Amino acid sequence: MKNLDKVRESILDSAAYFFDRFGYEKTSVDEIARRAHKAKASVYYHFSGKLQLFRTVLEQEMERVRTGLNEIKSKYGTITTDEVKEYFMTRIRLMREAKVYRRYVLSSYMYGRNEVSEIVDEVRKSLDDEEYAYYVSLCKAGKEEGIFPEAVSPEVFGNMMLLVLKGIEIQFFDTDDIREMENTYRAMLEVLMFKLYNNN
Amino acid sequence: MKNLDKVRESILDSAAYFFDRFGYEKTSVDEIARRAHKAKASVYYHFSGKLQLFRTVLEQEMERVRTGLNEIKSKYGTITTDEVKEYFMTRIRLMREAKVYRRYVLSSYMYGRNEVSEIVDEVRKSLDDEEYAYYVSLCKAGKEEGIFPEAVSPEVFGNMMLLVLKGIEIQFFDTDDIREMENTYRAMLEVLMFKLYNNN
DNA sequence: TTTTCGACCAAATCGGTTTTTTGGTCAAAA
DNA sequence: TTTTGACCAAAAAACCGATTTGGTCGAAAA
Repeated sequence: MKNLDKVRESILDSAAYFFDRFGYEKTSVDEIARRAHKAKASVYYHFSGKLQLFRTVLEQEMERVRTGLNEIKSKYGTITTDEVKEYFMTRIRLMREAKVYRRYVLSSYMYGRNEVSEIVDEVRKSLDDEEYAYYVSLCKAGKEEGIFPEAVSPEVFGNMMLLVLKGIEIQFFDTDDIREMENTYRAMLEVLMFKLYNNN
Repeated sequence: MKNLDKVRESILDSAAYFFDRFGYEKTSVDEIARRAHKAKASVYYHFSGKLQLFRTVLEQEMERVRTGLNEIKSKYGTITTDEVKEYFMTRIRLMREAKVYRRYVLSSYMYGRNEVSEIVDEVRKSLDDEEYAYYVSLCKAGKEEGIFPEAVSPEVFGNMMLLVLKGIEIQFFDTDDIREMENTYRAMLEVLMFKLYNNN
């Protein structure tokens, strides 16, 4: 790794450290710089500003989730019940680890849009798009196998899944009780995968 | 109606008016009293305090939702697809009209618990309990007819439904676009009522 | 050339103080 | 029985100087 990247990385680590603990507003660029053993102006040499720093930290978090989920998807060739189960359970865990994101999931609903919530939504969208595609193909595959009703449109189904999952996330965002969350997801899966569960 | 009740009602109307527009914190008992053409002390003669005023307004809102939903339930004898469809579509509309509640759905998640969010949760619980029972019996009925997988526990299903619906509510709480919300609910119903939809 | 940094600025935030408003009470009036 | 104005302690709002903040720049290292 080039030295430039090393510096960038250490600044980002420091930023993530503070954003995680104190949030965007209560973190100053100066303390981020100090923790990375740099002067504040150096941070501005590597990043265009505090907001870009924040965005990059979020992007890293979302990237980790996307990578983790794609690993599951590529592990199985076609969509199976086992895959979907593992997908959801992994999703819970990965989302939990995206701490800065979780701190700001609610921000777009709490205070009307601002620059921070704007960025949160934008970054989140990259994950949403990928998940949306996954649920659409899940629906299509389900219909081919007769597990899903023909009436439901894959696109509408995809949007519904995003909404439902995000809604659950919001309600669990400050709980550390992961068990209840898993139960909810399991119940959803059972209803979703009706036929497969019933044929056991 | 007794005159006493009339006064109470006009005070409650005034309180609802302000709570709806400015929320609990930004409404003063004095302005509530003025709008009801009473002195502040009169409000305290009829109600034990600002919080009880707030609670009563919320209770009225929830009562309207419960009544509306019970009308649907009693219109149909047994649980049918048509009933559930109408139940959900009515639910969207009724919830939308519970404005003060909607303003505070998020409060328990935003700021940690406080006296206001405590009351919101408490009052909401009366509706939750009734809905929970409905979804439990929906699940049982569904299992008897073979529409629902045997694997899913009615109690877990009931909790899941409450979570999912509340999650959706939260995300739509400041949108006036009712169409997208209806689409989401419709998609949910289609997946939920799989067999019935497929046998059409 | 590439990277770091001290000095600097306008704007926002902070801490402490005073002023106003607020939720709630009470004795007297209606 | 119901209403009210006067009253109080506490909370909130308004105020204001001092500090901190995000961001820039030109010079010094490397």
